[in-house]
Amino acid sequence: MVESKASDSRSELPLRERKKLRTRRALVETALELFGEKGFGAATLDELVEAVEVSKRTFFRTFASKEDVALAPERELWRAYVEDIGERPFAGEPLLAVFERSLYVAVAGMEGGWERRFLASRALADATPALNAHSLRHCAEVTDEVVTIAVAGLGTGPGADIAPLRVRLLLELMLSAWRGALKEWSAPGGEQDRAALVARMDAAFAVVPEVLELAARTPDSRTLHP
Amino acid sequence: MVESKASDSRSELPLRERKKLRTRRALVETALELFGEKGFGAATLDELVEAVEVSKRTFFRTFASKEDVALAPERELWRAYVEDIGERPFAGEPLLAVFERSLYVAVAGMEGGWERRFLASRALADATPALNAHSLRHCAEVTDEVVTIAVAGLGTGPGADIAPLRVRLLLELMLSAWRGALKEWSAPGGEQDRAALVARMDAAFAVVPEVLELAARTPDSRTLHP
DNA sequence: GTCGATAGTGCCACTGAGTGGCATAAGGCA
DNA sequence: TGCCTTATGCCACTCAGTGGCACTATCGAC
Repeated sequence: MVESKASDSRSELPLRERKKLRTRRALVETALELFGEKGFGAATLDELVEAVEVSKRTFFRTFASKEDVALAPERELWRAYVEDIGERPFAGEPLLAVFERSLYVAVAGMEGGWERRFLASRALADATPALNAHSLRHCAEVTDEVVTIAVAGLGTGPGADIAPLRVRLLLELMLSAWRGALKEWSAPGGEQDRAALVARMDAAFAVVPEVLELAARTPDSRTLHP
Repeated sequence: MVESKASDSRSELPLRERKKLRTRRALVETALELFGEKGFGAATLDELVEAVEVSKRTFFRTFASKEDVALAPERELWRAYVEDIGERPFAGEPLLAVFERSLYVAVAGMEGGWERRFLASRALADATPALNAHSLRHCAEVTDEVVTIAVAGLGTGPGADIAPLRVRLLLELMLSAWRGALKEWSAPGGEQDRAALVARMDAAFAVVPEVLELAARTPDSRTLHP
């Protein structure tokens, strides 16, 4: 439906679509600002729609919930991630590398200024349980999608015998590392541009193989429970 | 405040506390039934409190939200999990084994009939995005807690050099496996008693060390991004 | 047992998120 | 220009969640 290849968002679209997009962006921008000032819970949607000069009804036609608008930058990223995963062949490359690379690609493909909005969004999510919950849920949905794609993609090549659970564990391990990277990136006190985020990803992903070795040396757990 | 060692819940407590506990249980039981019949979204709190014959105000003094009552069995489990982790020494045993064992202990320690409620709760969470979100958030909070405890516990023994990120990744890896086990256990078509759950856990945890093989051949990811 | 102190509970009014319906305005297209 | 489609605005409504206050039941002391 909406064909966005990461940079045509502002170019030749029908006027209607451009208007919708402009409203959408204004809502995100204003929401992040407003929520950042007053707190997610304290700020009301009425204030937001008043500031952007749209009706509440229009807001809910653009976003599914109050949480949704605050997490828009994150959804953007995962949308690009899934898109890239779908285009990438799985054969001949270790699965973990594929998962990681698509995330680098997605981050690199975000339009200018994205990191500023994303940072604001992350700060809100860290401070607001309800936002954190929505963020985790969305990530879990993306995980399901990616696992499906990966299993299908592996089906045609070598290593097709890999159980879905293993694929899932590997992906979720990478996502844990990603969240760790995010946590450090969004914490105050360091650089918070996109290059710094990539550097944090490098560091976090480097830990993953070490963890796997740690896990592999563990004796079979089946002998452990009472 | 509420000291529950997994079986003294119904014994010698002041009358006031017992009454509160009775109301609490009635709310959970009725809620799971009601939500199961009508769906979480369609059922209203007014119906619930009417059925249990308490005021809505009292409901919110017992549970923080509508989601909370539906996920009560899960919270119970994680409460026991954290408790057990806190009492267990970390030295001399692989970290992954500690994490896994405490989960076995927690599951084994749940009172009779817990698995039935838990199953109902899981079914609801699978069918209801809002519940899934709350479930994931709670699990994430528990994760933070456990990482803190583990890092502190490791501080006094050998292996104190394990970075918090590694501890977190290992724990989340196990939790991924746990969720995989849950998914299969709660899916219709198999046994759904507690022994079957433990068996699913055995199988899922056994996969964890194997995941290493999938990633072992991975070249260092730092060389991969553009 | 009675009597204050101290809870927990019920009731009521209120805010704010989210939805459905319908009239209206604004693109798109001949 | 005029018609058709689609987004928007407005209104009324449901329901989750909160604050305040009166009420009642428990607990401890006498």
